[in-house]
Amino acid sequence: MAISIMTKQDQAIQPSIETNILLPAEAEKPVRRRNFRGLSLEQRQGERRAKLVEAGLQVYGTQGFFSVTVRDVCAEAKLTERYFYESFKNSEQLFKAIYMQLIEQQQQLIMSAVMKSVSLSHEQMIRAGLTVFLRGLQDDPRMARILFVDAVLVSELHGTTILEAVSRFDRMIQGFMMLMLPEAHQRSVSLSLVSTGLNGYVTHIVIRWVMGGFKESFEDVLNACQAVYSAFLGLYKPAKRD
Amino acid sequence: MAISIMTKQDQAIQPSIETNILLPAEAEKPVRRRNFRGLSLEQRQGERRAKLVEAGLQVYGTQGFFSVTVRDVCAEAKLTERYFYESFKNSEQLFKAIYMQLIEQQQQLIMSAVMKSVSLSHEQMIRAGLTVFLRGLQDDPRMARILFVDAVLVSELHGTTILEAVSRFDRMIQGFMMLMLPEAHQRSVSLSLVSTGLNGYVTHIVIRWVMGGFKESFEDVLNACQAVYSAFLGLYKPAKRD
DNA sequence: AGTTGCTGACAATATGTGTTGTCAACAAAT
DNA sequence: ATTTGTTGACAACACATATTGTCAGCAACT
Repeated sequence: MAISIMTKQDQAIQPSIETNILLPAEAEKPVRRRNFRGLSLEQRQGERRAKLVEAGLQVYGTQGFFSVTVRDVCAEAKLTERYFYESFKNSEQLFKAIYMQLIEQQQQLIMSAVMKSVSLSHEQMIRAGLTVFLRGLQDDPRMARILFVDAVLVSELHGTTILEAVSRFDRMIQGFMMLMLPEAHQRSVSLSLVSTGLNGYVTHIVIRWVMGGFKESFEDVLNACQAVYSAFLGLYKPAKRD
Repeated sequence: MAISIMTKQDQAIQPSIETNILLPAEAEKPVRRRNFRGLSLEQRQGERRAKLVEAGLQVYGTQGFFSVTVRDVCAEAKLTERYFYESFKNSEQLFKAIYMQLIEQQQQLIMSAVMKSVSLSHEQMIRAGLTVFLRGLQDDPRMARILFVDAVLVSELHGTTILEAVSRFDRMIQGFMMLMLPEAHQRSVSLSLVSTGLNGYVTHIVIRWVMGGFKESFEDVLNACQAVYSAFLGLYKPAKRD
């Protein structure tokens, strides 16, 4: 089958410089390594790997993970299948690498945007975070496809590795919420679940926005996302009343 | 490939009684139709179709759409592949049929639960709707898997047919919101987008709840879902202040 | 009782894809 | 100039699955 359930032995070939492939078998043949185009083996492999990641971002992000084959990725990267398996065990592993890279990067951007405006009002902090988030997805819609549409299912096929990253986003939101609503502890709702919900709120809007071809304006989307946070702030801030 | 993108000619064989299959070719052979077990051809086909739908609900709902083959469905239904293609053009069509049936049914349940408590407070209306919704998913977790995890991607393979049903849910929520917040019109936020977000809010929590094996209690989940609606009600109702 | 549609089990074919292997041309080192 | 690691194009193999076809036994109608 095109997509098989991965069970174990799913260890990725790390991006770091650990090329156990093509290495001399202990003390058999010394296999003299040779530079090419002034680049070492590691550098060349890293270059190829980067091309595969970029190609994967393109094809996964436009066609979706489940209609993309290894050959498709290689064609896009202008590399042959051999080099695919040099860097990745299978299609899922490449996807995972791309996913991790994207989510890391997004989370960094959001975090720093929020922290940069930490001196302003809560609403402005949120707006700052949402703005960079939405702007990023608008600039590269392929990300949305990968991060929010395909990721769920691929992680299902994968085990729970990616879901972990999803919940990292939840936890980031939870951090913001606790920052803004310190009195929420006394509330009877689980802040963890609410954060998951907030994540879903924004995510759903984003999916509709991106997949629908950006029919709604940036401001409308931003305001709609902002609204839910404002709603929570509005409800919980004057909570001393009760 | 196991999963191919469907382009056109994707007309489902309708559940209604239109068996253009095995019908006499105009005025060629009269092909005398014959009852079996006291059932007409249509009844028997309908019975088989129902078995396939139930089997699909089982295997899709537990293993997920992308790791299920036609043979799997047939094995579960105790029917041979021939009968699969008698009722469905392909795997996606069966999935679509199941999806449509489930979402229709869920929407009905929620609608009637909400309407039944229309005399009570807004919060109680919402709670009533959320309760039947969550209860239903708790009783049959297979639904959650199909409705909220696989549906997005399968609809992608499909065209926009299923996305349409998703937005029907959005519109239902929008209807409730307009019922509860008639003054929201004057607001600057798009109620349509907010409804999409609310849908995503609950959906995300549900996914985490179901896929995580119901670690959180029913009350916690219900309260977390309720919270976002309460937040909106709390923010917008006393809006006359400004 | 005989004819013939119906059923279920299974074979057979076609196709796409993952994955590994081959090899000629080329480039770097000696 | 010769040797040998490197590259890219493509063949080759294995395998799962979709999809269609065959056929013997059974059941309903005459």
